[in-house]
Amino acid sequence: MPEINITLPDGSVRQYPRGTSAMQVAQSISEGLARVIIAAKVNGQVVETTRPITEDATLTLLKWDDKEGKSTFWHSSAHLLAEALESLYPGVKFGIGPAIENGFYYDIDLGNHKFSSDDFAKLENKMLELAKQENPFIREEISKADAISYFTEKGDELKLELLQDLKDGEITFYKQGNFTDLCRGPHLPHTGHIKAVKILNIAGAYWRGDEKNKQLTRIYGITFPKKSELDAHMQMLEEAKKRDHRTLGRELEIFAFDDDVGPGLPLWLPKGAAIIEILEEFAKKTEKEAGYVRVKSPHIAKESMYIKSGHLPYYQDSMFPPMEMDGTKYYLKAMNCPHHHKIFAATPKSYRDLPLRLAEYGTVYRYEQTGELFGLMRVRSMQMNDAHIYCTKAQFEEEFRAVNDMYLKYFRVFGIDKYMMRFSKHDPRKLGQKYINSPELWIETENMVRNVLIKANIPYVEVEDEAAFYGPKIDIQLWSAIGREFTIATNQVDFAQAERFDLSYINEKSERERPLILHRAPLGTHERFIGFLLEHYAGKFPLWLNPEQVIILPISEKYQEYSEKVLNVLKKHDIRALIDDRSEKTGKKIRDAELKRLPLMLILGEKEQADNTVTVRKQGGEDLGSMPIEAFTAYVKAEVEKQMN
RNA sequence: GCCGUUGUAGCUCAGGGGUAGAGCACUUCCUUGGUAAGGAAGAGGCCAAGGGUUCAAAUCCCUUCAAUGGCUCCA
Repeated sequence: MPEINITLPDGSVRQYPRGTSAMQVAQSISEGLARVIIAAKVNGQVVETTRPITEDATLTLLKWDDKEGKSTFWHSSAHLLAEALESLYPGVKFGIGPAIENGFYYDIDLGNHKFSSDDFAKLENKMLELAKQENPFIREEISKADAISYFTEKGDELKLELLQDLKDGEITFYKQGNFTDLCRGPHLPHTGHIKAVKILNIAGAYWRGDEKNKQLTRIYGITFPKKSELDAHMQMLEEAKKRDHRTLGRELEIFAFDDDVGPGLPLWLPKGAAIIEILEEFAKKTEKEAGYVRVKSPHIAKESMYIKSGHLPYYQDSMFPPMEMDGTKYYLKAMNCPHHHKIFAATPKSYRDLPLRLAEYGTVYRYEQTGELFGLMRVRSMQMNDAHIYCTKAQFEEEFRAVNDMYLKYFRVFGIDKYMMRFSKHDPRKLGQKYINSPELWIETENMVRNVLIKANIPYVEVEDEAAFYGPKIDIQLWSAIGREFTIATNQVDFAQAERFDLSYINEKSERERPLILHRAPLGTHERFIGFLLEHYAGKFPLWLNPEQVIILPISEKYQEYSEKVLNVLKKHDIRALIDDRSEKTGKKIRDAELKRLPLMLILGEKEQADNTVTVRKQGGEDLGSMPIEAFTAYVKAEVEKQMN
């Protein structure tokens, strides 16, 4: 029998008969290995362990710990879920059932059956029962005609619809126990690997993601090869909930919502407002250094401006309905751009005025759909770190890069190391509908943006059909510590509105010329950014940003007077401090200060009073010992300075 | 907007057809205590709102509002 060479990840090469499977290779190494492998990567392609290998190949045996291993495990679990559902609810129809980042789901049409969270346990038990049977996943290549007749007989029109898009010759079925599914695989060797099952939740989901289609029932679940791993995962979810910005925002008294104020309209409590002011001060300083000038604009504008800007036909549904006065409609502003364009137009401009960078922490209102509201992440009123840069084509690249540099500075200050720039482009098929109909300008500006990104060596991904209607944009994706993804900031090119507002400047040859416009908001909105920071820092705002930097903890009421003296010194140095003067023990006061995530605690008693010193405890327990008050204020200032640069 | 779930004290939650409960927080008193919870007492709720069923509704049903998990959307 002809032999093939199998190269393993450590570089070793072994000979096997042609048609050997990954499982057989694993068995030849050790039985223990064979028991835990989930799938195999053959020449870069993930396949099931039973697939015969017919040519020389590099082979990686995938276990639970491998990303692809988990994905295979969960995809197979989706099939197990389907098998359990079919056994409990005969006649149920199946859409798609993929693995996701944490678990899997299956979209199903239950027909007349009812399924609710009360049935989760029943479903979990059924899945475990089927898993125990250790049914192998069997792959079968099938002709399109046979596949169609199988699902026609079964009456599953969802699968039939999926089949329409598949080519004859590349269709496979996977079968385990009594369940057969259309699937390209790969799958586990058998269902017995699945030892722990949790149905997480149930949701409606439009068939193929289109809201015009029928809504199916989506069942989310997660499975593990060990019960202990499931327990650990559930515990992790609990921990994540404690880091949720909504939980922290309430605990730390940062923001609140109120039914009478309205959904999506956050109230900033004193500490939240303090954070906002610190952020603004920081942003304003940074922008001033970068040559921005500040402007102010009203919160409403006449309908005519939004018709001129072109926003109305595209975004009317996302704006609050107009108010009418003296026969004229006024809208709450949903974006600052048109106002800034009007500010540009208010005085004549020469090329000597460019680049002109107009900045404003503008408040805007957007009528987000009720179901889209989410804590501080999706709200209806927001304050945006907005600015518009008007420049010549020749200046564009430099300006765009300067904006990117500002982003990178912010990331450093806030300790953000996981980010991705998403370069959003137009979709040529939607010109004139979703996008301004200027095909050449789209290509030209998209190339300019790409060039900057490449030259600056910034990691990015390109996505189609995500641009703003007036030009391409870059969105900055961040991930909070609990893994939630945020689109925080945006950086957009605008080649359309200068035309619409008839904005121009006089160039060196005394000719009128249109400026290019850059929209940018590195810190996004206060709402979303502070929501992100809450999760990012787990509520532990760093010293420079914390609304309460220092708490003074007198050991007893006897040291109240000395505490006030220290407080006054701190205040003179613009250090944000307060005294915990309750008649509680020091241990209690420290505990409460820790729960409030205060960065520095000053413990003051007899010794400190006598020596005119303070004893410093850092958040988390680190003891900095005693020092004179002046040494402490110098320490705070140095820390703040260090953190902000 | 759509599908599912949930609304009980400031927070976290228990209870459940016969006019409300715990812990924490809060107030007062005692205590004056040196690095993550000292003690006692007190105050707090039309059980989201509206309607219905019932002798009786916080509890069952309907509607609305809000939150929440998703879907769709996100200038």
